[in-house]
Amino acid sequence: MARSGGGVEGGGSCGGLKKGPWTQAEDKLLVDHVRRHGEGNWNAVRRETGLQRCGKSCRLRWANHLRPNLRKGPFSPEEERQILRLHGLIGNKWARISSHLPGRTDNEIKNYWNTRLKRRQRAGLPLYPPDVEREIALLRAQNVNPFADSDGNANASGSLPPPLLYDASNPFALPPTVPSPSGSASPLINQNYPLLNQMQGMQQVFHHLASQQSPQPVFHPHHQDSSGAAALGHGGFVSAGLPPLPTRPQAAELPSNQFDSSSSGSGGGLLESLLLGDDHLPRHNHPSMVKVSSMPALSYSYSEPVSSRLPVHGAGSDSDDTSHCLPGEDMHHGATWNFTFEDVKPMKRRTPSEAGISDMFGVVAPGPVPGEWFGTCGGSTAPSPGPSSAVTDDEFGLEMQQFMSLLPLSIDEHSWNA
DNA sequence: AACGCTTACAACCGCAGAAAC
DNA sequence: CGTTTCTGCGGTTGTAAGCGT
Repeated sequence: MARSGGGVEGGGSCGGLKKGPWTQAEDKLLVDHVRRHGEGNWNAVRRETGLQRCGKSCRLRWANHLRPNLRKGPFSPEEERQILRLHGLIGNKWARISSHLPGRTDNEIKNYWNTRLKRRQRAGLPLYPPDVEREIALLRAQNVNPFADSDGNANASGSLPPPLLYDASNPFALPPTVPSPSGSASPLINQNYPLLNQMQGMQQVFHHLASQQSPQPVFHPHHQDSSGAAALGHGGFVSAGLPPLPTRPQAAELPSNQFDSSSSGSGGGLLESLLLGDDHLPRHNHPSMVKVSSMPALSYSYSEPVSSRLPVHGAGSDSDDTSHCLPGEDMHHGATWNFTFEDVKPMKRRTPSEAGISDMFGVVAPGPVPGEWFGTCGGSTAPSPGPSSAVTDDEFGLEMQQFMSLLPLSIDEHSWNA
């Protein structure tokens, strides 16, 4: 794990600073700094604490390991499903995906995906289980690329998406007119809340399915000619006449490991903007798990907020080398947590290491959940992600998930996990 | 027990965009 | 308005643990 022996070395943007695994003493310095000054200004950490780490490294360490609200342990089946679905929709947008999984980091999800991808590729298995493929296909089948011209070609000019307006007071608000996605006329879309449009379209698909009682088409994105729309169109119930999902100019590239390159055109358009949409918001408003998407009950010992301001702790209250830090206040939620440190070397693997870090915050780690692709526990054992501070896409996702659970299983799905 | 392979994970790197100056 | 700094993201790599032989 020690990429450079844990020693000081030059080169790179962190030249002259220490690299490699973090020690708990370093962690303590960093946590203390964040407690005092909040997140951000990472380059100041070294100046103010003497920690021989570059700001980048500090940010990463905090984000991935030290901050409260982190959720460690195996992914639950529901989390796996969410990862697959989101990846199918937006590709390797790990930060975006992680924002939909409270307490999970982009790095964690990325590692999960890469490992899983390797395994499945080696086994010659498809990347997505059929039901997720179907979800993706359905969503894509309802996709409309606002950048495409009448021929469905990506419109290079004026390729900037319209700004997504978000009314925080009414996140579910719809504009006055939301035409039927399956209408004969060119379907307009609710650009503010694209997922709602997807959901509406999916409901219509579902109603159609229920009335047809027809076998379910199976979406195989790895086949040359099976874009979601095409595959479903072959099934005869959706997206007839839909243009191929066009390529979003410049940003259209889907990760090479998402779909076969032959279906690369399916990456652009509305669905991507769906989950990329909040890029139009300032970065600071992103639902970073600490800053916005709070779940204080999940992660660390929580007390009622004392103040909404950044905590300023008493002088010298915790600046010594004792292994126990005074309680700190969550600068983002006003909650408090407890830090405990042990002056030991960093441990190698997750179990002891993460346990140690979790102990710093009094974390109650969720129980391990089995799961290669949702497992078989029916989802009921999935630990709750905890309350969300705001209505987010997570809730859309949940609704979508619940809706998709109504869809009948395809034939090969029954044996998917066999 | 030794070895090799796979998996899981931490951490680094380069790049790009935003913010500050 | 150009430059610098900061921040965040995605890709990649290195290493220890796990596991089978």
